[in-house]
Amino acid sequence: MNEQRQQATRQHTCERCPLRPLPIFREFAESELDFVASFKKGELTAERGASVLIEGSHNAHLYTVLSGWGFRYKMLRDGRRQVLNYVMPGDLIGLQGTLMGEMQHSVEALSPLLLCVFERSKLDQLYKCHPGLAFDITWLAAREEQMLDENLLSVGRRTALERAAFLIASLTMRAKAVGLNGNAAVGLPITQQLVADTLGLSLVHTNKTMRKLADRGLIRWRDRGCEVLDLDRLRDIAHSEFPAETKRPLV
Amino acid sequence: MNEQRQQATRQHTCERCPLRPLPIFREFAESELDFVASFKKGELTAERGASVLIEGSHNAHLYTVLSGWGFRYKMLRDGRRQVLNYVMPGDLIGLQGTLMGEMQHSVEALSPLLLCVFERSKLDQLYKCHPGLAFDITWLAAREEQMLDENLLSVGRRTALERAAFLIASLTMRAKAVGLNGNAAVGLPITQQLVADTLGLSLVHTNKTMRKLADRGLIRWRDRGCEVLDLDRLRDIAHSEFPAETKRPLV
DNA sequence: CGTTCCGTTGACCTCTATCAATTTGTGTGG
DNA sequence: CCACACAAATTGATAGAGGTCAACGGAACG
Repeated sequence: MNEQRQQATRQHTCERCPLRPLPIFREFAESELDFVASFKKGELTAERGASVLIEGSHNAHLYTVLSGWGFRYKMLRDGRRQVLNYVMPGDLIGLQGTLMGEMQHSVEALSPLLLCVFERSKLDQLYKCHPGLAFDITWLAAREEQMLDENLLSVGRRTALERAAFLIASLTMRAKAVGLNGNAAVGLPITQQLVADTLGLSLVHTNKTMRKLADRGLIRWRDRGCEVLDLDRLRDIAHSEFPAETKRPLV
Repeated sequence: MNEQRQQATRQHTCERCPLRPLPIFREFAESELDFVASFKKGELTAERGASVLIEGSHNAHLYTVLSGWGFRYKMLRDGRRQVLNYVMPGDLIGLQGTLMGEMQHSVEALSPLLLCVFERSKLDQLYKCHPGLAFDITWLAAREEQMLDENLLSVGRRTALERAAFLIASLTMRAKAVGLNGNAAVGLPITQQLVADTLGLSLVHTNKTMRKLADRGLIRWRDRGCEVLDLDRLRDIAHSEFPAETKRPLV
């Protein structure tokens, strides 16, 4: 909630981007790298619980997550909240606000979050001079849409247990793809309240559902987070496709 | 379901696009119009019930809806279906499949549907030579994402009655913006089964919910569709923002 | 060492799903 | 123009999933 808990710094140069070397991201041309370096305006840090973007505001910046976790959500006036998706390293956020003016959703940090900040005013130049990068941005938007489709299917048509398993499994796989938590058992920095608001369930029922998964030895709650013990069986319960993550762009 | 019921034709030139003159769409530069005319490969017709795009297939074309209604959906293996969004004139479809290969959702016609077909192979050229159009495509993708966010909020956190009112109201407003049904009472070419699969409810409960709206004189079912009688009160029940539709691109 | 956050549980109740007909509207062939 | 066939809307009865309320316990924090 506190925007104050954000800090601007400038530490990572694009040439030494800690993310780009990961095998999941596509190669960059020299000229693209140069441009992105100039496109990057600085960095922003947000601690756990801090708001990065706020529904209704007019923040025109564009960000790429360098490290950490966050989530995107919308709220109704009476306080009901729906988590739309989670953000993790390599994800682009703020595109809607950048293109269409007012933000229609908020983003909050789930862990200390490090963001690259891009200059909106240079976006036109990006589209003019670097069609490959422009294509990448569209690609990332389409990927976000795909994840939302899947979440909507989940909330609309899967049972509580399926939804829960699907959420945990897909977050885990996304996290692994960008090297979060290394090889250790993946721990998701989420609370059951957050899961409830993601799955469209009440907190109590979410707890009972997660308990079932825990009783079967698939997950465990500890250290303010969820530890995944048996990804394969979670995927079975979700009985979903989970296509392999393909090479993707990183702006 | 029948792909056979699709026909390729070529009747509308981009210069005389029936959609572009509408006030909701942004102006086009001469050069952009020329390019789009060459980008357009032909037209495709689909009758009510015909599949335009199929989940799991590799159709790499991109389409813009010229006239008619359709819907985008996903299915689980056991038959459960979730409608993700509706498509109407001016909407771009097939972007996910074009960019990422395999389609992750299907699109079916709700009424006779007329589509402009674009050539995937020229998309690179579009990004290279017409950054304004590239930007437009990204813009449309972001808009789709925004609508999905709203639908997810609805299915996850709104009550059945709110969801129903929200759906009918937002479809009506979108239809009006692109001049569907002219000034006449707007009629939505949807069935209650479709509404059920959109709202994440059962058919029976959807019927009872719609009945409440009908009893209050807000809608009426007739002619295989839903007639909207009192848009304002529907919006009240949905108690949602409904920002005015701004000028938007049309590719 | 109290406070706060978060996970956990049991009791109870409501909303929504399911089942099973029935009715109404539309399209078709006679 | 009528009868039949089928799609879609309705409705009542019953069951089950999930919501709400209220407490409690453990762990992190100041």
